Amino acid sequence: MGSMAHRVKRRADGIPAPTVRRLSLYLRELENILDAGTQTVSSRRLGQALGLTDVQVRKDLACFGQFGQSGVGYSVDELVKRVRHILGTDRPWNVMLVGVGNLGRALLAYRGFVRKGFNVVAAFDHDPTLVGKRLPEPEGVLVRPMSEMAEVVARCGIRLGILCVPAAAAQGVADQMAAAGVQGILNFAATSLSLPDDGAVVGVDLAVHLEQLSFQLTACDQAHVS
Amino acid sequence: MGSMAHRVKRRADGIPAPTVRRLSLYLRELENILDAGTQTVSSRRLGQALGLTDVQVRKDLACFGQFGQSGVGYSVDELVKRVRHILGTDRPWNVMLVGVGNLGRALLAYRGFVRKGFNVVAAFDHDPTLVGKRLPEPEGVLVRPMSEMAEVVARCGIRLGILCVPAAAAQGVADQMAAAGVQGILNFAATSLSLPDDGAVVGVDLAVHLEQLSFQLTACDQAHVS
DNA sequence: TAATGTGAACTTCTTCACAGCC
DNA sequence: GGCTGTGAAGAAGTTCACATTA
Repeated sequence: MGSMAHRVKRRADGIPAPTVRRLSLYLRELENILDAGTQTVSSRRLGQALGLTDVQVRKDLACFGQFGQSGVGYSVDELVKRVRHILGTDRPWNVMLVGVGNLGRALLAYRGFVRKGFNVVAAFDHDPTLVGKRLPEPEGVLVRPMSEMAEVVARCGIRLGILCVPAAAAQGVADQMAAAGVQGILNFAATSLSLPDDGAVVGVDLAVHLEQLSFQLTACDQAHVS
Repeated sequence: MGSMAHRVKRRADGIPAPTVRRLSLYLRELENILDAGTQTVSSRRLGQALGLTDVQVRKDLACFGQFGQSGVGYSVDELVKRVRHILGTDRPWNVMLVGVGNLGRALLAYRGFVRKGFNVVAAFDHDPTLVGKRLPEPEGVLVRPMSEMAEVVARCGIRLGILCVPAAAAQGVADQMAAAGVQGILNFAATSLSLPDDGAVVGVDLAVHLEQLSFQLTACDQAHVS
C-alpha cells in the first residue's frame, strides 16, 4: 500500500494519529520552556502556545497515563522525559541518508536531527563522483556506494532512513532500503511509496506545503470577492 | 494564536482540512499519470496509489463539483487543471525566502518549487557577509538585507514566504514578514509561530517527522514484546 | 460491466461539563 | 482559585450501500 504524506500508515497501539502528531509539538514546546528555566506548565499554557485547547492537551497526555498534579500542572522536566520515552527518543537512533543532492547535503548539515537524538551515521549515493566524499566537508559523514547498504545497516543497527533521491528513482531505492533492513523511511521524494507491511513511511513534500498555503490564500480571495 | 505544524490554522470555506491535504497528493499523482501518457483515471486507481479508498477520492473531489464520467472515470488532463485551479497553482506565485543558512540554500537550489509554479524571486538574510551573494551560485537569487523586505514584497507582489531562520529568531522574523505584507508562511523553524489572524502558517519540522517514525517503531517493538 | 455521486450509518476526534484535588 | 482527569455529548471525517449513468 502507498503512504500519504504526513500520515502514518499503520497506527501503532490505540493511540489516535492526531495525538501522535501533536506529541512531537508538545515536546518541542516543552523543550523551549525547559530552556527558559520554567519548572511547571499547565495544559492551558502548553495548548495556547500551539493553538490548542487545554482539554485537548490533557486528553492527549492521558493516553499514556496520568502525570499531572491538580492545581499545579505538569513538571516540565518530568513531562519532557515521559514524552521522549513515548516517542522513543529517550535513546539515540542511528539514521542513514540516501541521495546526496542539494537537499540531502543540507540535511547532512542540519543540526536539528542530532539535537533530537537522531545521528546520521551513514550516507549513500548512486553517483560514483560523490562516493568517497565526506559531507558536510571536510569532516562529515562518508558517502558510500549503494552496494554497501545492507552491510552498513546491519553493522550500525540502522532502523531509520532519509530518502532524498529524485522521484523517479524513489520507489526502487526505497525497496533497496527495506531489503537492507531499514524499517522506517522519511521520504522527501515527490512521490508516494509502497513498502512491505512492516515498513513505515512518512512523506515530506516541500512543494505540497506551499500548495496548502496557496489554497488558503486563494480560498480567502474568493470569499472576499463573493 | 499559534499554529500547528501540518495543520492549517483557519479552514477556508467549508472544505475539510484533510481533504485539502489530500488534494495536493492527488495532484502530484495525477501529474505522474499525465506524464505517463494515460488519458483517464478512476477513483480506485488514484486512491490505490495513495493508500486511500475510491470513495474517499470521490468524496474529496465532490467538494468542488462533479467532473467525472460514470463508467469511465476522470479525464486526467481535465482533473489536473481543475485541481490546480482549486489549489490556486494554475497561475504562478512569487515567493520569498528568509534565512540563507544550510537549509535555505538547499531550498533555493530546489527545483521542485518552480515545477509547481512557485518562483522564489527574493531572498533575505540578516548576515551582512551573505547579503549581496547570488544563491545558488553563480546565477541564483540575490540575497538582500532584511531592511528591503517591505519594498521588495510590494514591488514583486509577494504573498508567500519561506522561513528558514533559527528557532530563536523565528517569531521576530515572522512578524517582520507579516508586517511587510506576506500573507502565508512556510515555517521550517523548530518553533510555533503566532501571526495576526489573516496570516496563514504551515510548519515543517524535519526532526518532528523522524520522531513520528521512531514512535511507530517503538510502539511496534513494545507490541511484540508484550 | 464499470464507473461516479451521494444519503445514511458508522467511527473517530474534539469539546463540554463536572468531579476531584491542591 | 486554579488545575487535572474523564465520562458524555457533539462535531467531523470515513465507510457503506446503492441509485445512476455511460
